This record gives sequence, structure tokens and C-alpha cells, in this order.
Amino acid sequence: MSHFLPLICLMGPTGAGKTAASLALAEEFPVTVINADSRQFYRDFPIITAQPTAAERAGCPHRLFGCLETHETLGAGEFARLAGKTAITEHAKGRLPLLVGGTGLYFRALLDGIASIPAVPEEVAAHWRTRCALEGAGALHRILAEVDPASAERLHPNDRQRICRALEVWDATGKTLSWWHDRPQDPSPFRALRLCLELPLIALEPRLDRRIDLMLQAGALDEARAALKRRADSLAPGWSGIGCRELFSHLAGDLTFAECRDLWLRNTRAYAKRQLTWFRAETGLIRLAPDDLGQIRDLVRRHCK
RNA sequence: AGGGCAGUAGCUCCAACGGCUAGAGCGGCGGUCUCCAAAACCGCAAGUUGGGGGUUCGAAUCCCUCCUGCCCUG
Repeated sequence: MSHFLPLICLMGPTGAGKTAASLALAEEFPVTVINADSRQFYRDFPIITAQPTAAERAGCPHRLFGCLETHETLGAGEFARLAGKTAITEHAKGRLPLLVGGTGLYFRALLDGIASIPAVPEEVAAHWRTRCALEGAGALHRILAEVDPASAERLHPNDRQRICRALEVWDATGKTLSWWHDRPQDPSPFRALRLCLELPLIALEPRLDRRIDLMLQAGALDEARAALKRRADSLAPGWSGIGCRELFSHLAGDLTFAECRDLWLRNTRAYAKRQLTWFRAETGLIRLAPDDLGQIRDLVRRHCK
């Protein structure tokens, strides 16, 4: 048991107070905060993606924030490798790795493992995406049914994103996606404490509303303007973040400011709901109220023994 | 005050001629998820068609009336 590295995971829907809780933990434990939020990787959007501020980072080391360009993406497998490596490095330095974020799939990939499928060349992925746009998801689903029946059955005929994924993996590796999924996985080197901050949507809503104002006060609009100057491509992955895309539309003249703010809030709320659905189904989580810091400290203390 | 236009799901709107169970997008609610995940996808609920009357076998649709909103004229 002792050769497993202790690791603390702090997850929960957007706006639940994960950052605040992580700072509270930093006061008592030698933690290094490691980002586990797909959006907080983007360098151009520190405010809109609610990355910890310089002042907030002063309390302890922070890793993996703001290290991606707007046109780049970070897949779950890549994240798991990166975050795992970072956690091990930090542990070797005598620090307690604390993963904080709201991307459920990232946590799952790191903690439960993910099939180690080699990276698919962009040309291959683009090829299937193009075919999907031209021929439709249904046609590709039928192709998939031929080459990888197990995956085809698992996937809905409209689920173009995953159908393309299955086809590109087969195309690029010569093995089907289900073949990769069936391979045994390396055991996790971590002994993880999974904490989930949860708040009912009704309680979350006013916080999300207020947070948008805070982001605007902090200069969200200028941030979007600057990012736009650097990369005016609405299809770039970084721009797909909530808040980013609404501000993009506003700056492009497609939305008034009021419409933009309104949509931003609605989309944030819908996202928080999806996260709640994800975490609800996840097993092995310890669910906590965000203000229950005493309880959180207690659990971490016990976990580190 | 007179004339014109409109009123259909929470919102924005579609429904030749009067004719299947009044539809869609968004939102709402529930769910899925092994790598674009703040993504993508699935399911469900929801309407006294502004109110009332009339014509008709049958009205969101035609007629009358009232209510409400917008526009034009004064």
C-alpha cells in the first residue's frame, strides 16, 4: 500500500468553489495544485476560464495552468500522462499533489486509466471529419459496423464525434477501437482521495451569475479582444470555451452585449448541470459541501497518514 | 378617434386549399460518455392556438365581438 503515491483530487461543477478550497488546503498541507480542467490550460483565457490568479497562486506551487495555445487541444490520454508525471515529480519533491478541476473525463483517465492508443495523425482525423461532413454520420456508422461492430453497436448513429474517433483509430493504427479498449491497463501508481464539491443547481445559479460580473470586472472583454487579435478563428479549440465563444460573437457583432452575457450565463448553467450528471454517476467519490472545509482538511489529513 | 398588422410551448417561430395525434429550434427536466469533454450525443415533458360567440361533418385557419401589443393617419 505504501508504494502508492498519495494524491488528492478535488472535483465538482464550475463555480462550486474548488479554487477556494484548494487554497485553504495549501495553508495546512505542502500541496502542489495541478490543473485538471480542460479549459484552464488555455493561455489566452485566464480570466474567462477562472484560472487561479497570481495572488491565489502565491500560496503554493501551481502546475499545468495556461500552457496551451488557442489552436491546440489536450486529449484525455495526454492529460493523464502529463498530470501523472507532474504528480510524481511533485511527490518526489516532498509535495502533496492536489488535482483540481471540473473535467470528469480527465480524472477518470488519470485514476482509472485509459487505453493507450497512439496519437492519430491530424491528416487521418481530418479525413474522417471531412467524410462525415460530406456523407453524414449515418454512412460512417455503417462503415464502422463493418470494421468494428462492437464499437458501432455502442455508439449512436448520430454521434459523429465518437464515430469519427473509432474510424480514425482503426485507420491510423490498424486495430479497432474496441481492440484497444479490451487490452489490459497498467495499474495506477496513485492512492487517490476523490473529493467532489457539490451544490444543487439552484444554489449554484446565483454564484455563476455573480461570477460572470466578476470576470467582466476583471477584464474578460479585453482578454477576449486580445485573444481575437492573436487568433481570429472561431473554430479554434480554445474559443469553444463557455464565455469565450459568446464574447467572440459579441466582438464579431453577432450579439449585443446583453445577449452575450445572457447566453454566457445560460450555457454556464447548462454545463454545470452536465457536470453534476457526470459526478452523480461516478462511484467512489466523497461528496462534500463547498464550505465544509473542516471536513475536507480532516479527510486529507487522514489520507496522508 | 379612425385605419392597418399581429397574438400559437417559458422564448423565437413554422403549419398550400378549413381535414391525420398542432410541429421545429432554443430553454427546461433526465441520461450517456475510455481521449475535440466548457465537447459530442440520446430520451422526456410541455400548447384551452389571447377570451367569448358563430358558420361547418370538421376551425390555429372563415365571420362577429371583446382584450392586448405594434405601426400609420389625425
